[in-house]
Amino acid sequence: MATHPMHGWVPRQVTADKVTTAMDGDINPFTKKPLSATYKKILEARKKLPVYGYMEEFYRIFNETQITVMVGETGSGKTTQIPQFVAYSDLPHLKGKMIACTQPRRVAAMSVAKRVADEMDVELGKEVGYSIRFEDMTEPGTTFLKYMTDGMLLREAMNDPSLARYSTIILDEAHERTLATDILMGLLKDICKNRPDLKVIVMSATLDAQKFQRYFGTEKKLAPLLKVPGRTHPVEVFYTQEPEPDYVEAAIRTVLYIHQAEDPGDILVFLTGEEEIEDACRKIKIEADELASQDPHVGPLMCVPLYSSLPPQQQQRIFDPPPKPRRPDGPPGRKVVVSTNIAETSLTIDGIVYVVDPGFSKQKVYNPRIRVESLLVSPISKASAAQRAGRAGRTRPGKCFRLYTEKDYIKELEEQTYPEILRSNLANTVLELVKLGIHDLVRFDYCDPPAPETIMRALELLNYLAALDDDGNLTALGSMMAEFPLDPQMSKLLITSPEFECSNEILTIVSMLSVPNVFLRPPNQRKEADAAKALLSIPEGDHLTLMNIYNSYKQNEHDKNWAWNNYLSARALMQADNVRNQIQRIMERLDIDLTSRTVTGPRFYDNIRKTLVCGFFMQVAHKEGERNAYKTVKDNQAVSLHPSCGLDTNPEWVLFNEFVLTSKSFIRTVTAIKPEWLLELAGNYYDLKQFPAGETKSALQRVLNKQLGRQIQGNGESGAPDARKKKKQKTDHQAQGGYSTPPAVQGYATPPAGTARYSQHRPQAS
DNA sequence: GAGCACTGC
Repeated sequence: MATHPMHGWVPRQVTADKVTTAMDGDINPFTKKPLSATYKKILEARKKLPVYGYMEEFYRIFNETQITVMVGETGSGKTTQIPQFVAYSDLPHLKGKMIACTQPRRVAAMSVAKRVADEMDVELGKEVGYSIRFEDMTEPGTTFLKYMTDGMLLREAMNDPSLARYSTIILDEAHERTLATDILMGLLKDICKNRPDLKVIVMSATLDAQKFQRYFGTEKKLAPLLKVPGRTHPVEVFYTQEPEPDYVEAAIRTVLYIHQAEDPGDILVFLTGEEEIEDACRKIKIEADELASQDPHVGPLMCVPLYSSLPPQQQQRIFDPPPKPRRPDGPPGRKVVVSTNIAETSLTIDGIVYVVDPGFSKQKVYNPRIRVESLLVSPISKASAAQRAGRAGRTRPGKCFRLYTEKDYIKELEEQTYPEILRSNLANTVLELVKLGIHDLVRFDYCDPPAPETIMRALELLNYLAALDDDGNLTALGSMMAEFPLDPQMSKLLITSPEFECSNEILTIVSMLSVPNVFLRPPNQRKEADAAKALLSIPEGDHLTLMNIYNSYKQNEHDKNWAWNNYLSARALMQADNVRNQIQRIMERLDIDLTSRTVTGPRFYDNIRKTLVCGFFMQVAHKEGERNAYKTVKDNQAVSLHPSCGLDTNPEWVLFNEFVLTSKSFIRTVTAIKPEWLLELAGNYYDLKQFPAGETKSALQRVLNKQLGRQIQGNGESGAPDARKKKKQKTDHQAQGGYSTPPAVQGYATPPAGTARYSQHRPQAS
């Protein structure tokens, strides 16, 4: 019998020599099966990757240190090769541990896992697998190299806080600074202190590695860095002489210039959103056709839009070949892709030689003062500009036209895009962290600490939802809420819903709220689309309409065209079904009853609407003034019902799912509610003693007075008893958490102290 | 009376 290729190897003391020999052998050291011809062919290609030449340096650093930072430009091969290098060092197949490599996106986790399984000559899902939401392609006990989304690893950490099943964790694309990667960095830094056997590699594409080196290093010493060059073609960058007042117009002009004056090669234009892109495509097409008809030296041009809400079939058009010349000897055709940021990271288009970069993108911003996330067209960062330019050099040398001056580039653009953690509502993240056992959220070791006010807002919300007690400890309810991959308001609804006998319905609504907009509205069929929507609408509220749509969809599942005929997105409805199944499984695991009332009609809807109040009592608006003028409760923001809203009247009180800031402040997905429910089900938030003066308070006061008046009339007493007093008993959801640490918000303002600030959600006996 | 940049659990 031949000697095992890894005979005598000591984990983490292997050398590049030994590994290379093993790779060149005839036996797969991990499966002991003979290596195939395909393996050997792929191996030759692997050896040409830049990272392959750095194997020795990699092992020198990796064997000696716990946390390594690695920079590898596009095309270096780091994502596929480094995890394999680690496998030869960790020998995870012998120790029963795994190597994890995280990715910000699902498709990347899937496709890289497939590639690496081929490279290692194993079947995908066996030794090499992947794990993403809705799909676990791994085999316990067999899989030792697992590609996964960063969010998935964070979820795992909640049940296994030391991530004991892993010997090495690789955070890939760390420069993207997703929320999950940022939290994982903080956790891993901490876990490493107690787990000297765990190794961490932080991989990034930009040269901002120093930040990670400092973060993971000690006061005296930076974490070690391995730097590997990329393999791309040079891209020549041009700037405008003067700032461009209208970047869309300038982008169109630049495309037409390239088309007339530059060599063949496709063009990629970055714009900010759907409307802008469709508009630009139309204009480019008209002008290019005119040019071609006037000038015989100008070839045909096709213009393709690209953004995420485009149906997949139309997205595929970006891969179509450019148009053929009009005559056999005529000028060649050219393809123009006008895209959002999706083409910056998520999608790669081959054949792009020219990039037009106006320097803007839509970015999420969070304003903790008014608790609103919104999208804002903002200047991109230098890192983002470099990424865009790089898209021109994937197949051959290219050119990038930046529609701003070089001076503005140097002076005005930030180095890096703001990490997501600084631009998000953190309610969900804070609940996850508390569940992970992190109690001092302000002092958690973030790579970039969020504003204390953002954390405070999150704690406040979680406290009002009774997920955290007044000392910031996780309650039993909060612990359950953290099990759901949902916003805390939504998990609260699910857990509360059996008390109102409508958990099946709430489960549907929550699922529909968790997927992209289901309503289609083609520009030339708006009336038809609106009419179709009206037929499915329920006048009491958009939440109920969503439920009705899902139910109709399921009833008509046999009819493939049902969604299309009703101007609904079949893709979104399928996603909702998928999410619903996942959430239902979690509810079953947590023993949350799945119930429905047998009676239907308005009374039934009342229960659903009441349940909605239990989660969304902080997202309520009151009509003030005529027609469509509302003010949000407590914050007193002036808002209007979004035109997509299906309510047939303007009710005095509404609950909303979303605050959108576009041309105006709108509230979207709205359901009518009764003020009595607010007082009854969310008494602590609607404690009028704590309420800011204003019309909302007066209106609530009138309701309260009326209730009290009725009570006085009813029992003939003179003293006015507090109508809400009898509701002070805590429900079983509000059990105490098991922690006894100091308040999480030490040193920062906490929400106004009252008695226990729980929302009370016992339905009134009727 | 108008919009979903992009991800992720």
